[in-house]
Amino acid sequence: MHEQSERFIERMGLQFESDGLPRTAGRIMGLLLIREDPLPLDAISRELGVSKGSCSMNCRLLESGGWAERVSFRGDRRDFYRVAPDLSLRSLDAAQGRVKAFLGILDDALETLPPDLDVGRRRIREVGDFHRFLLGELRGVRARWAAMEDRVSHSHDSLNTEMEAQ
Amino acid sequence: MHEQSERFIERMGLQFESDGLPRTAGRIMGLLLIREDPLPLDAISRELGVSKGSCSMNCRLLESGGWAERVSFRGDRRDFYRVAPDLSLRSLDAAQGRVKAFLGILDDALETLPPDLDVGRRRIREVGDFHRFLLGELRGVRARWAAMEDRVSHSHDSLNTEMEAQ
DNA sequence: TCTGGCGTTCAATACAGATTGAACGTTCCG
DNA sequence: CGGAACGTTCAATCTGTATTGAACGCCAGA
Repeated sequence: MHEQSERFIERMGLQFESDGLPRTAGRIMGLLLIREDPLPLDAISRELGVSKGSCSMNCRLLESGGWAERVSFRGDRRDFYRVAPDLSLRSLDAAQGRVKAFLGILDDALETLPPDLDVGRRRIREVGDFHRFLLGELRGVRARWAAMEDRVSHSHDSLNTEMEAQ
Repeated sequence: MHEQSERFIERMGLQFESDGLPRTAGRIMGLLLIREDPLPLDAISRELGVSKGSCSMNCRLLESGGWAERVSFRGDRRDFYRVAPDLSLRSLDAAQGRVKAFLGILDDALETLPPDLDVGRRRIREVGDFHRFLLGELRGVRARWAAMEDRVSHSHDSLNTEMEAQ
């Protein structure tokens, strides 16, 4: 493997780690981004020098988080993984989910915290106002990106949709 | 301390942890949000049952990350901490910073990766396009929130600006 | 019904990161 | 000059989490 590829893969690992995700998951994403075809589990394991078990765990994590997709090819019993085709929209959805979760904490606090903590409650309400604003903005961002992607995919077809995976 | 307060503080800790930050830092943020006045380090340590050293570390982390502010009062040698007054804008700036960092990785990869990885390079370019779009959107979000905050702070003064901290 | 290849699971292990508690430097006051 | 009250630092320790490697179940084909 090229030194440049390893560098990119390693940086993806660190990027994921700084977001609180396993470094190996980030490395796998880096590998999947670079490689042209979907990769089977054992190839990922071999190329990254990571045990099969860890690859299995991290690939399933990537799949459940919407980062990667599991695909199969007829005549081959193995599981292949590739980058999720709608990765960008997925990450926007995930961001919305995180904001919603935080809003849940704040709203619950406003309901349950005693009234004598009036300053604290007002502060929490302000933080909530911002995150409600943020949630609306995220919806707008999502819609705009979806519209742009739509327009582009009419002129030249997207990368993943032309692959024959079953 | 009320059970409801502890619940909120603990949830803030978990929220921070899911973002890859120390749980104690989140707990401190929860405490600072609830309490009316800025808190000295030893009060934080006592109320959270966390050692002074850990509080010192985490408070400085919060300060350097723009979450909290260190303030002092004349006649008192202690350091006090409170929630940063421009917390929302700060978090938007931090988000922009993270996107920029990731864009740096992607652009570097495009420069250094060999040309024969054309599919991978194209995929990386697509991810980069999305994040450049995201960066522009974030600027818009920031501007709109700043405008809203401005309009509001004209009618009734903000919380922190009326405190006499030196 | 076997055999081999595949993904998953799980207990043991390794490791990174947070916490502790004591030691230290500083500053302020008696 | 002490001495007390701070915040900081740092090595030792603890703890949660990721990784490993072997065992397992499953399925397809011989």
